[in-house]
Amino acid sequence: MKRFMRMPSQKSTADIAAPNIAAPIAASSEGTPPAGPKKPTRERGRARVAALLAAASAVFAEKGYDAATMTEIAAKAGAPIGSLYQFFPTKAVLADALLAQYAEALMALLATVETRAATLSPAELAADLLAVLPSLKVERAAAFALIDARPDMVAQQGALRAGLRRGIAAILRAKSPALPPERAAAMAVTLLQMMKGAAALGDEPDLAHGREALAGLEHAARLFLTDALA
Amino acid sequence: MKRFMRMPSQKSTADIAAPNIAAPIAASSEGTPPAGPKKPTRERGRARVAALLAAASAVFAEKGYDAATMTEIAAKAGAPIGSLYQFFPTKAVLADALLAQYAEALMALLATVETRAATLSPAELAADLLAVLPSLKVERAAAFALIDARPDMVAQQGALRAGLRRGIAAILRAKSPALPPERAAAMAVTLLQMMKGAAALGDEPDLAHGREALAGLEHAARLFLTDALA
Amino acid sequence: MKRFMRMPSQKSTADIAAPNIAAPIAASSEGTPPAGPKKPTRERGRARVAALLAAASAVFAEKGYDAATMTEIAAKAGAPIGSLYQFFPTKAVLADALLAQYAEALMALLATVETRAATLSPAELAADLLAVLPSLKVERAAAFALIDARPDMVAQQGALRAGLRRGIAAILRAKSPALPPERAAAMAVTLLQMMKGAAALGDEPDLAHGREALAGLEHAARLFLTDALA
Amino acid sequence: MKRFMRMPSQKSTADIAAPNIAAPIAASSEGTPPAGPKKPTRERGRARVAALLAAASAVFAEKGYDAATMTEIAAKAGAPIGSLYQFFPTKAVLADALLAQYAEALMALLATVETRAATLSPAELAADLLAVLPSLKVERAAAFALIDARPDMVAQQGALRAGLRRGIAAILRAKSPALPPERAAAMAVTLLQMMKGAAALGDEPDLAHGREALAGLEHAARLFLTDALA
DNA sequence: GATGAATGAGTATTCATTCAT
DNA sequence: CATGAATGAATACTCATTCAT
Repeated sequence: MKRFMRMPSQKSTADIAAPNIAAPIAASSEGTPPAGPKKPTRERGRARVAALLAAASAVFAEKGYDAATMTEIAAKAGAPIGSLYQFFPTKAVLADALLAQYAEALMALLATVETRAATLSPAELAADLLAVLPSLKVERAAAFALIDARPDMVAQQGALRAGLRRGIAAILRAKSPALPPERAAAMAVTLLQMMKGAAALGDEPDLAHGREALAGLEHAARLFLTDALA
Repeated sequence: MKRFMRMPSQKSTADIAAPNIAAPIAASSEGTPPAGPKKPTRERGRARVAALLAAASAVFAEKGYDAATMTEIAAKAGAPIGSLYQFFPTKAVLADALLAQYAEALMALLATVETRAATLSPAELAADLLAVLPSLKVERAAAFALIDARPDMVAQQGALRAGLRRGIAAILRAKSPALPPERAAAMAVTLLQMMKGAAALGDEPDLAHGREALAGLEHAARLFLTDALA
Repeated sequence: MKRFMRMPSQKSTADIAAPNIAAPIAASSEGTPPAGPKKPTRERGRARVAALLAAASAVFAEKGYDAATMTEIAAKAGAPIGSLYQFFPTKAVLADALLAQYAEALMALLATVETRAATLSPAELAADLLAVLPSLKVERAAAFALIDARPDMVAQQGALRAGLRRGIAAILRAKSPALPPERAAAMAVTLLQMMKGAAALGDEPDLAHGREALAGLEHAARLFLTDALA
Repeated sequence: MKRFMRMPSQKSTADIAAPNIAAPIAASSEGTPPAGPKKPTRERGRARVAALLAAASAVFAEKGYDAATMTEIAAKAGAPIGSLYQFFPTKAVLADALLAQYAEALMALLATVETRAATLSPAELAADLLAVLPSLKVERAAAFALIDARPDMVAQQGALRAGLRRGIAAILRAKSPALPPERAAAMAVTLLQMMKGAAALGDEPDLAHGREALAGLEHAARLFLTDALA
């Protein structure tokens, strides 16, 4: 439920640079007011930010965006609430930072797949791709919690997806340089959905036919890749 | 004063009845007190309940479970807040009812596919299946918002998924009676993920290569089905 | 906590006549609006009113004035809520009626003591008086719940006490006709407090030295009476 | 979001310390979550807590537990509602604190009587005892309002009474060391009732024969004490 | 700066009372 | 008349955010 907004004093925008692939995952949400997290000046600050983000990730994943309280997050990070607000002037900013961090991590994973792409068989490529999302379990849970609870975050979500698609398309072209960019883009969209399916399966560890189902998904992906890259 | 434990005879809002699939998608939630939604007695009530559910669906879909306020839902339905509480003694109960309604609708759709299954080609079956989830756009959005925001709703979510899987498996066996139940179950899990992917694509209407991607997904599903049912 | 008052439509005032001693226990509370209970026309109505009052007594005694709900009271009496409002247009009126009923019962008890007074020894009189209040356990609990929870009921409470004092004084003069009225009145006030003490002890059945304490109270009352009536 | 279980070290607000009587009037109430009132850290807080308790006492006394609203209490104390909740996480906790404070004050008063007991005549002792309760008028009114309106507070009430009885018994033994403990305990129960009677009389200042009645009660108490301690 | 106490708008839920059926 | 569904003001409690220390 929306809470009173004490009109945060309009800080700067996101600064957490993304390494290299890292698409320019858009910045914030609501209009303009609260912006990006303040970059920690020293080593100590950097560690604290990491702890805060980790705590936030865990709490958001466990309770969802709304039910998570800034106080609990700070407590879990062993940091005073004032400190949390020092780096993340708003709950929304914190959520944004988390999403950005998640995006970065994903892009990094895709980047490694990209470098290997040329040497992989379609089957191996399918397996590698489907393994990307499930590898960041908690972060993904947190990211999903954020995405689903914050309507104003759809932009963020879109940026994230766009980045992923670009990354996947890049991989496809690395594997088959001849593939028309348009075609690669379309295939990336399809594959991303299958990757999400794999991740979803990974979230249900004790699912009846989970393992076979995952194999089935990989099988479908392989068939799809083989058929398309042929 | 504590509310009376109404012990509703819980006949499930379900009446649309799904042929033979219709899993009894559990209802539950917390302890005991606020149980199921009160069934409207008079005609006027029935209409009001429908309006309330529709409003709730829209608001949950738009803002998410937590951010949605009972007041807004009631207002959107043109009903006084007391009226909303007359039928849904708790926000959680309202959410449950919505989920149950969604589950019902889905099962009904799957049931119709099941009756036609035997006469469909693998390609047609793939297309029909992938068309199920996207058809209930708003309801699905609301359902997902609920599922992701309420930790105590995981059970609900599980029941819903289980029902869907059962329905899909039934369809597969209707199509290929020789298919081993275990195999059908595993395939259902895989297919459900692809169906969710199709739904996700449907939610992004202005997506760059959305159409091709959907075709790609259908293609993959067809390959998968053909290969497996062969 | 105060609730919205839908401005009850100004009915008539109390009618439940008090037999004979029954002091004119003042009528209602707040200004003037809701007044007395409607006298039941027929036998059926009389029974229903009795059931409602009994239910109200039990519920008020158990939960206190505020926590008791009109709905629960009606339910406990097996009567529809509308029926409850037929006889008691307001929760306050219901409370008033209960208090009046309690007063009546007490006055009746005192009246019987009065008729015997002349033939009793001081010790017997002490015992009889101290036995009055404890005899109406549930009713007293309800009455106290009402008195303590409704500031606007202080008047009612005062009237009740005044009636009791008058009754006790009458008893004293019946026993010792020579006793100056003023003296009897003052003694009545003292004795009433001791009677309340006895009732309080009766409410703590498993109190350590309850029996001895009650005996002590009777002893004190006897000493007091003997000393004063000498 | 659920409040943290603050597990306060519950040192009891008590500091006024009663000589040797001071019963540890338990605190309790429901399950666990909202435990004791948070002890103010800074000087400012200490003053605010005092103001809040005073306001609560006044409001509870005037309207009773249920009718009193947290908002009104905070307003009367000139404090924002959030501040009230900072120290008393629950209305029940606030009530408990008030009761504990009242118990403390009473025990302190009894303690002073105890130290003088040996030097007092029965008549003086009777007068001193009957003067204890009437001296804390508002606090007592509040305490009674709480006791009578909260079913879950019966325990609290019991503890309070037990403490008082112990205190009175201690006084009796201080006066007459030869008195058997059991006898003292029983007498304490009797005397407590008479003390309550005196307090009740004190609450009706303009009562017709109040003064004589109080004298009568003291007389009865004196007779009782003389007779028993002889 | 760092800290954590203070602030108050916002939310779910209740229930006395009415009045259409 | 009798009934019980409908109504909406009122209340306890939460928590993002600020700012005095």
